[in-house]
Amino acid sequence: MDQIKPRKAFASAKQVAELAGVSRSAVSRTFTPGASVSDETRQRVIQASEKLGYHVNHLARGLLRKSTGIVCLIVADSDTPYMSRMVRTLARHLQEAGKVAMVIDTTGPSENVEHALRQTLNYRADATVVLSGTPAHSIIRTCLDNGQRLILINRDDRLAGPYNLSLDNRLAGRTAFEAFMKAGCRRLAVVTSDAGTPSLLAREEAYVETARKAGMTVAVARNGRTSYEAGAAGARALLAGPDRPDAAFCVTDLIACGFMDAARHEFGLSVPDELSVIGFDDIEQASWLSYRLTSFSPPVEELAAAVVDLATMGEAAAEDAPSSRFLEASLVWRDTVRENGA
Amino acid sequence: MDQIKPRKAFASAKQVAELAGVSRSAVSRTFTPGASVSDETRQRVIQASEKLGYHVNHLARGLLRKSTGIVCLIVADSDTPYMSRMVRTLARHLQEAGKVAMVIDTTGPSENVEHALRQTLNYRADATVVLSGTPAHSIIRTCLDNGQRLILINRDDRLAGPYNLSLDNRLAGRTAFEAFMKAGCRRLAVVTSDAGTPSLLAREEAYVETARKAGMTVAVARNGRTSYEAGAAGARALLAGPDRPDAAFCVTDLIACGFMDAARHEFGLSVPDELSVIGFDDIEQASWLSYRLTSFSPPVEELAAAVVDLATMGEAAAEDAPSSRFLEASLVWRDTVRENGA
DNA sequence: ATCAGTGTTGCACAGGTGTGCAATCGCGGC
DNA sequence: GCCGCGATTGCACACCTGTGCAACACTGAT
Repeated sequence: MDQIKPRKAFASAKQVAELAGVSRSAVSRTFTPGASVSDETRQRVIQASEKLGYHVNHLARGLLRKSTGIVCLIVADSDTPYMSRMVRTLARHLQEAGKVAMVIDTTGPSENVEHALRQTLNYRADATVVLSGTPAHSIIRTCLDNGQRLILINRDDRLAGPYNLSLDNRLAGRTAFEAFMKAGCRRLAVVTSDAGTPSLLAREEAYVETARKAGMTVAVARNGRTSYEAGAAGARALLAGPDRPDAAFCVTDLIACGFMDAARHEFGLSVPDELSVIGFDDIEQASWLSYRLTSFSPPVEELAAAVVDLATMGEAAAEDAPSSRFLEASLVWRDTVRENGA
Repeated sequence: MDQIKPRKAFASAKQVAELAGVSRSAVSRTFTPGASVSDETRQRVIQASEKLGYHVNHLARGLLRKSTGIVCLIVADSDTPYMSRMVRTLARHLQEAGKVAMVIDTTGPSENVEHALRQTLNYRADATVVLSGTPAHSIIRTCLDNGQRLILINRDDRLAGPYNLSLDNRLAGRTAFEAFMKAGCRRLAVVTSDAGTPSLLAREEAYVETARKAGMTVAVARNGRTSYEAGAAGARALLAGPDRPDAAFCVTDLIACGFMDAARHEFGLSVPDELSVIGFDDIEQASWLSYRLTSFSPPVEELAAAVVDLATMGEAAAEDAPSSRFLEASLVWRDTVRENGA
């Protein structure tokens, strides 16, 4: 039961070399693709390293090479289905490309964030991906000053150094407006949070501006952090009054779920007959039978692929890469916008 | 616009030492708590390193020390709200303890898993946390053979080497049965997946066995992988027949959501009046207005704290630590079990 | 037999850090 | 003035790997 655990230390290339009766260089070359080793020594090295359980030490390798294979993911609002899908998808794509993801959660006191960010620098990550909507600019400066390759996702602040990968949030705002128009809705609302995330603001503003140009006004509900509760609170604010809206653009699916639930269970409204709803993110819950939410679906796979491209790019190619790129979120039609009942 | 990016390389301790006019050792000692440095040199070192943007290279440090500060998280079913909460909570706790989380997603072809696991070894992680329910035993063997400290979460295979942290799944199964009994339900069912995860099996078996001892039979629905769809499929299998159950224990909240949605929207049943439901995991959706699901809530924070303890423990303490520990999931009462209508 | 050419191999250095050991410095006590 | 003592500092080694360079072996052609 209490068997002896020798806590076998990791084997080094030197030990493998001795067991195989070759030089340490031969071991190194065996595990370096394209290096010059004879078949015979390669076999002996492989045999020896399996016997000893040898695994190349990436820490030491990272010292020599310019690349450590580590990519850092800085994430906030990680309690969101959208964010966890992003993290998961990125991690998978990265490891398929031979990299490995190090995740740093910045949800919480910002003192920790500062500390956590030093980790990025400490481990000499090949690149840092910022998924967080609103980390302090100082963080980004620090990374940039240290020559870190930085990839910003869905942030609308345009800086010179980093690469920016964004969704076309303004297009989504306009499209949502047009969809409601076609459905014959006339009393518009938008439900959002007071987080002030640039991408959420862009969706909201484009929607409101387009409506204003068409001579319409939009009721705005802005409550708490970006969450299910924000949507429920928005419903309570918007639906209690006399002339309640008949269409609501929720800047996030999570908000949309909270909004719909409160509308149905607390106000007894029927979606989409009395109230049309459009969300954004196309989270898994959007397709659940209770919601069947019409929503904008961000091209997560494409996004992840683009990140991997940027993260694995050589120094030379990095110079030429465009520093900012927009991807389009397509509207997925389900059952929360009423049929053309003009 | 196209400003020059010098791609400033990282500063080394040597450069800091030169700028500060001290030896490299002094720099090293400045960043090593408890080392002997005079206040004056410490100040000069700190000033110089801020000027150069110096950050200790943890890769090099990891070569010398026994600890690299990296903890590896091996996760499957990461598209589950429960799993992403686990990962997020663990990452946060770890970084509060000065560690950093490296996540490896094993959802996908197992060839990748093997490759990804080598990463764990390659980076000399201080510990590896296995959150995945069903990875091959070979993986665990490999880790163990290389002296990796292994922490298994909610796996019911008891091995000698690793530490096991489990929920009391059998207790939950029994408790669910008793709750249904008290509510006056008599036609029991259990809804699960065919994933064969040990922890899910334990919940199911304890529930079924307890019922059998009480002289009752249980209808079982077992469909697909552990997901929302599994629950919906379970509902279609169980509720179409003549004497449908009036109580269903869903081994996962996700399954419960799918089950409830199909029951309501496809069979027009009312929960909890005609059908009582209990889930497990207490995911965020369980508290949404559309579900208000009675569910077992695992002590996620406590679990994470225990993991951090095990991961940061010194070599000596590790010898004495108990190799296996059970935590209890408490039942959170909401609105999916009918009131005592005996 | 000589030579050019090709494929392998080993040496030695570099990369950035922590730390034991010895040396140095300053200071108080005799 | 000398000695003991504690605090500080620098040297040099260790950790583990990748790779340029030179040496070597071997083949085939002249």
